[in-house]
Amino acid sequence: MCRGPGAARLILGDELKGERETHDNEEFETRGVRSVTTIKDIAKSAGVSVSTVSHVLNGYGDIGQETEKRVRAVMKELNYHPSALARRLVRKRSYVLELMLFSVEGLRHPFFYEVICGVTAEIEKAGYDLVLSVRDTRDRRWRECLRRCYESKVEGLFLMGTLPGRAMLEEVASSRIPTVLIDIPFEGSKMTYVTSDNAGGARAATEHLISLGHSRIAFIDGHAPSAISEERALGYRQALANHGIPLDPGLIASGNFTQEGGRTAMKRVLEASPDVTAVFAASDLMAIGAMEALREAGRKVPQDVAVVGFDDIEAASYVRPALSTIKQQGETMGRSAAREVLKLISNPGRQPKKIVLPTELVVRESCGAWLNSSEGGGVRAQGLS
Amino acid sequence: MCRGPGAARLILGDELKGERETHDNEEFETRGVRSVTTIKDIAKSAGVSVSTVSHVLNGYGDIGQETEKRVRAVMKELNYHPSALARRLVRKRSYVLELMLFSVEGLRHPFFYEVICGVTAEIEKAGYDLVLSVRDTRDRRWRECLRRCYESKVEGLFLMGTLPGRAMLEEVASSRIPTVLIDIPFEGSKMTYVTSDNAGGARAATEHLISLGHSRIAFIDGHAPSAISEERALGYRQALANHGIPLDPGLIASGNFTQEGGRTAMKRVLEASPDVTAVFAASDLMAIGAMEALREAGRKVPQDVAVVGFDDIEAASYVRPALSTIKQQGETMGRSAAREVLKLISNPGRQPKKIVLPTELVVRESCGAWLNSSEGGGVRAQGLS
DNA sequence: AGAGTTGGCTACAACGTTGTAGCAGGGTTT
DNA sequence: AAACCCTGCTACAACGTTGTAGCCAACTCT
Repeated sequence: MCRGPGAARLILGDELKGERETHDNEEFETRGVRSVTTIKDIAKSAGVSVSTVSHVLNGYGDIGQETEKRVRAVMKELNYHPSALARRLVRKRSYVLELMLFSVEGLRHPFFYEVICGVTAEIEKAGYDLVLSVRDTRDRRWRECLRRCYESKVEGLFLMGTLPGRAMLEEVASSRIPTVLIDIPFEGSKMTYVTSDNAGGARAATEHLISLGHSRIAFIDGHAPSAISEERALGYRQALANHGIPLDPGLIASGNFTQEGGRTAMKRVLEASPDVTAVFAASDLMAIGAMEALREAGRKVPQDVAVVGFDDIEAASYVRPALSTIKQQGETMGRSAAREVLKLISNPGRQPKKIVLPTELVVRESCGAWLNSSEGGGVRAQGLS
Repeated sequence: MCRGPGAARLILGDELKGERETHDNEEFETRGVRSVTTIKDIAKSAGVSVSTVSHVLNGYGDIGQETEKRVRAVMKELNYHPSALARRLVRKRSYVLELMLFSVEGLRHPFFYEVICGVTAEIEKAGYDLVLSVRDTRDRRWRECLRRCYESKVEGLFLMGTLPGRAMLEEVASSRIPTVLIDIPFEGSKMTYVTSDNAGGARAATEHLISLGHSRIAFIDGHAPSAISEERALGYRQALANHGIPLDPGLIASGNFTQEGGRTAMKRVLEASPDVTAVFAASDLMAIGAMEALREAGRKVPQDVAVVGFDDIEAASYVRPALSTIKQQGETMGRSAAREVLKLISNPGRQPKKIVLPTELVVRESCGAWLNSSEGGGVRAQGLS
């Protein structure tokens, strides 16, 4: 019996009670969207053709001064705004980019926020809209998201967070939508990624400790299979090697990227190597845990043991002593990612280019740099990568 | 000489070098957007009319089984995805909501992130897209943003952060776009707001301290002209009044919502009222500052002085002792805001309803609740409001 | 057998733009 | 005076859908 969705349409009671402010109700309203002035209304009202209005709108420069002035006046008077929808349809471009953020519970890292700011800043200049989609990593329905991208003819994609799996990455790659992954190493024919120089950052952190006179430097690792973990470990080893300091397995422990893990890792290191004078942790959370363990063990930070973390989470600056750390340039990453996507869009032949950005060493209190120098915490130095 | 923008179109060199993966290149590409299969292709390929395909797509239920199967097969085979753009144009609905976030440098509060998660979760269910726009509060070009909203025929709006000014609020109100402000008290004919029960939260915090036996409870205020500040102060006074505890101006100081401000405010209170045994700060940042001041003054938290904050910033759980605080239910706020906007859209006659959500008391270590009970930090109790 | 009903399909006019092609008419060149 | 070129405008066919109206055949009633 159902002859189309029209049959199911609800007639909604229009109870217009409570009009505290009597607005001029010249606008006719349909469900949801106001019936709005179109280019035709302008044309009729100005006594010209639709084409003429369009040409004024798009600056063809072939309309007489008088006419243009009249058309513009009418547009203003009728409060006309050209429909992006119609324009996009006829131009066969959606002017929409999508950012999909896959997060796991508890991961509310300001880094994401910074990346988003960078992305929006850059693409707005180019006239694109950013649609945002946030999903839980464990949510199985990521295909649903992609379907929406296809239907919206999304022109470019940003993927960020902890993706639901490799299958998704491959599906996106085969979709041929220009894509830039944020801090997820994967490449395809229209797909590349931006990342921080993790090894370089770790090297800078370790070398900073070395430059402060330390040689018994512990390393608190993340967890083995993670690429990020490995790169940061590599940087640590490189720094030691560069300065002829032997690698001591008794100074290395895994903290599994958690605060509690950092604490127990530090305890193990203290037991195995009581002569430790500095710690580089592969994440701030672990560094904070390590500081707790040090305090419990009666070691003063930074006087007895210097600590440097990685990430620059919000807490790093509130913890006492404030944590020196390696900061990823979130906004810059967002901007770079956006620029790369825009290039990929405007130049379909382009070979996607992977981008590695330098990190920044943020010197606060926990590394004890201020014990030697005259100034307090908060000084920033560009990490050499 | 310029006969339209077509004349200015660039011919981009299509250097297709470096095809590491030889994809099947059956798709013809134009600038930016791939030429994609349309409903016509499906119709032709399946030997039916465009209408038939459309009817299959929209489940009119008036298409024969055999035909439907064939059409669906062709759709799958040609990897067809109906154009949302065209659909939206003909349906006169954009299915787009916009969230504008105005932030000032440094305000990277996880609260925003939670709200966004709530909003996206709720509107995706309803088939809407969320376009996100982040701007600096000091950026004068907010009219530009609104123009984009008009052109995109945005159906609903969320405003969050520190708005550039009242003028904007009024402009949005007169635009008649259904709007929900996040934690910004302002109402209009199609506009309302969601907020937390600041007074109730402050009351819960203060009463929690009272229930732990305190009566010399300091209050560290934000800054006077702020509505949030006032509400939280009100809650503090209510709690005291409810329990017959006299209000002592010597226990109140303003911390200007900063960490440093919290520290100096605490110092002033310690001087004026050395017998203070508990502190409620109107923000976590100030609470953290207050804890520093207490430590410097040789007072132990929570043994000598109990501390409760407000906001539940990320740092609250990393600081030691971990900070007990009042948490705004960001995700719930986002969800509520979204639901209200959706209602406003589907029922144009609706009177916008302001929403006040209860806050949550998060008991950690700084208030000393665990000194009395058997369990440690991290317990959550629903704030009574 | 004629009238009515139903199932399964299609034609067509929107929706609000854009951009190309073209057309007057006035001017300037040969 | 014929040939051209500008300037200022308009007609029209797209763009990819939707939803209504309607059509034809095949049934089911009387």
